[in-house]
Amino acid sequence: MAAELDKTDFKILKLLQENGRITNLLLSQEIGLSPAPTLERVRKLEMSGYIKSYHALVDEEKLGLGIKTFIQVQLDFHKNNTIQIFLDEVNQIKEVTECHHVTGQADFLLKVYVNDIKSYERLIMDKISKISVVKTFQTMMIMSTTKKEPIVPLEY
Amino acid sequence: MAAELDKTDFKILKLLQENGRITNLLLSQEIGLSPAPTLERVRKLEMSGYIKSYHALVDEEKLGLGIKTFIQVQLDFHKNNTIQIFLDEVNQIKEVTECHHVTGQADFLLKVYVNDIKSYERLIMDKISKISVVKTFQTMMIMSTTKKEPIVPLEY
DNA sequence: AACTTTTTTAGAATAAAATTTGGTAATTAA
DNA sequence: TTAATTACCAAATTTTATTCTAAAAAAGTT
Repeated sequence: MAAELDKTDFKILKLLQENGRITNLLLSQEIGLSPAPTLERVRKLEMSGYIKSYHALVDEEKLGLGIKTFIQVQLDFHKNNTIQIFLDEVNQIKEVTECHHVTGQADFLLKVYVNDIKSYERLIMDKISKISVVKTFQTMMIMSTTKKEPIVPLEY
Repeated sequence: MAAELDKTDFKILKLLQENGRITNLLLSQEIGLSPAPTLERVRKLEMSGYIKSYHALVDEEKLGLGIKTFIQVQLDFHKNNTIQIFLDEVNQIKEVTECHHVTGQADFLLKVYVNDIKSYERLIMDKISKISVVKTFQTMMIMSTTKKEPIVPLEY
């Protein structure tokens, strides 16, 4: 397998990011190849891990997930496996959809989806603040999201 | 069009979030219906906007996007259309893949992808800090991401 | 409770797309 | 230059999506 991707591969990645359900036929026409080698390239991109997976994007608000927040978490590093303890706990909370280890005042940035304020309170009271290594946390409620590209900016 | 979704619809949403390229045949087997009504339900979910779109998820690191950050931005509200000015500028920056209007000390939280530190510096110097209404900003570099569900937590 | 209307479904037929196959041109390595 | 590898296309085959029809189920009405 060639290590490098060529322009055609980048085009494929761009198109599949934009429309994950484009047919192989259409895709082949867009990139200027016939269906067979197009499919072969897509399979290679999947096998080699450049394409990790495919997902439907749903409308969260329509589904009643009214509250979206980011939570900045600061940890208490008394124990030497503080981070692992935190991650083990956080990974079990289904409302937490993202968990990033970051630089700056906070140690972690979490993204959280809940139905309403009551659910948010329960999440904070019963789950986040119960994690032993959590020192402090600050909530950023998302009032609106004006940009959310499901697409990563690629060259070419 | 019925306003409410039933259990079968939620199952479909869950499965399509997990695998956006599942065939209609497989999907129908998973939810226990025949292909025809399954497809009809999927189309309804698409038409009514519960499903917004489909996307391939790519491996950012393999593609050379080595730097991912969140930037907290505080605005200077001297003008009365401060927010609109900010949004207009930010929407033109392709490295900014997310833009959230949030509560707390910061006004906006941005997610940014760049190739390397040099690119990051250019982004900051030439773009972010050039926006007239930006008062201050703070960077959180993402060192690692331990959880990133492309899936929204649904009931049922 | 019987009837009507509406909705949902399965199954068959058709259309479209994916996938495989075989062979050829182009590129790379020896 | 030759051999080997790779990438490609065109056509055949298989699989899947889609449409259509009619039956069943559910909901509402008299």
